[in-house]
Amino acid sequence: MQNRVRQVFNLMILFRRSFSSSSSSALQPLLPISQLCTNGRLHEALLEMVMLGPETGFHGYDALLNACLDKRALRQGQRVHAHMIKTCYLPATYLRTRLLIFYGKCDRLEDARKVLDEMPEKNVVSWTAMISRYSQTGHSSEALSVFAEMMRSDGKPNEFTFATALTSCTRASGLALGKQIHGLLVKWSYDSHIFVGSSLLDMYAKAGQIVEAREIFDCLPERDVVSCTAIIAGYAQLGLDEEALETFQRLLSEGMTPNYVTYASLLTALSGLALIDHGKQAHCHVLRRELPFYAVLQNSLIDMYSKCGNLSYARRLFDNMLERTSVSWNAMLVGYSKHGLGGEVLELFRLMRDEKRVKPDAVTLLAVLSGCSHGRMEDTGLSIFEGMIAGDYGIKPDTEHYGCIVDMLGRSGRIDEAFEFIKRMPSEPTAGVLGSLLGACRVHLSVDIGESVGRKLIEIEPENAGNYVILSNLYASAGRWEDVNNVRALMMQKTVTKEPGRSWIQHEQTLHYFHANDRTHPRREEVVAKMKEISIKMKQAGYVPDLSCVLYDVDEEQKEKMLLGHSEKLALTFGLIAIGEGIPIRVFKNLRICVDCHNFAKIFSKVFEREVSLRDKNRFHQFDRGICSCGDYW
DNA sequence: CTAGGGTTAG
Repeated sequence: MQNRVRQVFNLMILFRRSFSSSSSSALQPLLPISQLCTNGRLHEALLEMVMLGPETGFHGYDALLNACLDKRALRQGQRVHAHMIKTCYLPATYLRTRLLIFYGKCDRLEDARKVLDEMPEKNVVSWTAMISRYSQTGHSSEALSVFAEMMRSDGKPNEFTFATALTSCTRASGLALGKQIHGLLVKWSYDSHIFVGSSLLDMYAKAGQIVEAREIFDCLPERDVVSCTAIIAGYAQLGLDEEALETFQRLLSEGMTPNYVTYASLLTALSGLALIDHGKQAHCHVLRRELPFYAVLQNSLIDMYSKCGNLSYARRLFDNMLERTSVSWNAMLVGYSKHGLGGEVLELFRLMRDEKRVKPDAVTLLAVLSGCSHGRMEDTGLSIFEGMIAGDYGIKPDTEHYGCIVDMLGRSGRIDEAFEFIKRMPSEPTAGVLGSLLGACRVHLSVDIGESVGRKLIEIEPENAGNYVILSNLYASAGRWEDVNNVRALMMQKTVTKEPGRSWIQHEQTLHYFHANDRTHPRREEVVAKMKEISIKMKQAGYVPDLSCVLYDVDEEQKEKMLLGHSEKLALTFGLIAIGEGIPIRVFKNLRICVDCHNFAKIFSKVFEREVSLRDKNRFHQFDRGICSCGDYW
């Protein structure tokens, strides 16, 4: 209705103008364009422009472009642009830059680019605006090519340019170029600028060079929430959870106020460490400070609760969300998958597809397939995979989906099929895929296929110690000690390190870490004594040490001793000492649990009538009365 | 006029 009135009003003005313009007196607008624009009367302002013709001038065009930009009014802006051309108004760099920014913000990147290309003189702002628009719309390589063009044509970047160019490097995985830019930064002393420094350290962190990132962080003359969050996120994404937590605490002690991005990254670290109490505390802070409850933050809360074993909290958060993104669904699906609840995974996946608000993405399908895998639903998994190939989900399987199927078939003991499946892959199998098959061969004692897979794997990934360990493990299980020694010798030659296995358990607000044959824990003697006592009771209840889990060629007594030294057994024993009766013992491990420890935990739960929850690298195991929720299937 | 950090994956 209001528009109607305005249109009529415009017509009235038009009439008055056409009559008055026939007189000789100069055209006098009722209000100048700039004032009409600031009052939100864009249509009238455009009308003035038409009437004034070439007299619109710098201030008129400036105001008009500003107003069009505010309203993202593409049509109107295009009319202003056309008018400039028609009246042969050759705007200065400033106005052309405004035009460029206008097109950029309206997502008309080709038009923005054209404006830039046609500029007789470009300045830092025009270059930077173009680069940042490309960068923000996900066209990082275009952003970088404009940056390169700028450098070639002697344009001198400023802190704005560097900040945005570096983010483009991060997103386009252009670390090499980023390092060159780093050189320029140092030369022109921009490297201590906080915005530039943040994107610089973020770039190194995302490329996995966390030491470099930390150095830049430490050298910043000032720190703020964003630069701290960048380094926290960097640690969290690399799984360096303690460092992330430490930096967060430092942020607090330096009097900074975390925002929702900071909390999202912190929660990633907390879910890695399974620190549910800290996670709840963070959740409380978020609620008490009434921080905006963005999806990003809720997604990380869902992830934290589910990875800490509290699926019902995760689901409640999920259900209460107003706007769920694909990440929300994925986080929830992964939660069910890690708990082996294949049925829940499929049910939620069905809901997701019915709701049609967000589309499944590659991660969704990965979560669903791994859900089938952990839930012992191989045939369902296979048929979903076939559906992907047929185009049922809008997602074509990539290497990771193939890998997931190989993992699934391998886990269920269908080693030959898994081996055949690898041959069906459109691209060469990655080390990850071969690695999961090798692991399956170890579990199901398929020495022949395992040997060929293992040899191949060592060829393409000689630096990964895990490959040698599993292969020699496989040889060990077949009693082929000579091969074991050869592989171990090979491993030594390549001087590779393997991620040491460790387990931890929370007690009175602190984490107690154990590694194999631990001698560092303050209560180690108590633990060792208790372990002796436990192992006797366990054996009476039917625990037989699975000596094939020992890699080394030593005598049986020695092997048994080594088995009892496994970190998860130590953590479990400590739990029995420290955790009050009737409370479930919750242990976490950074690697996969071994067969012997799994069996140990089952019998442990029966003998001591204690529920045990163990989260390993892959999934949760809930032990109760001698049975594990994974059904001995992991 | 132009700028930095974000959740899910095996």
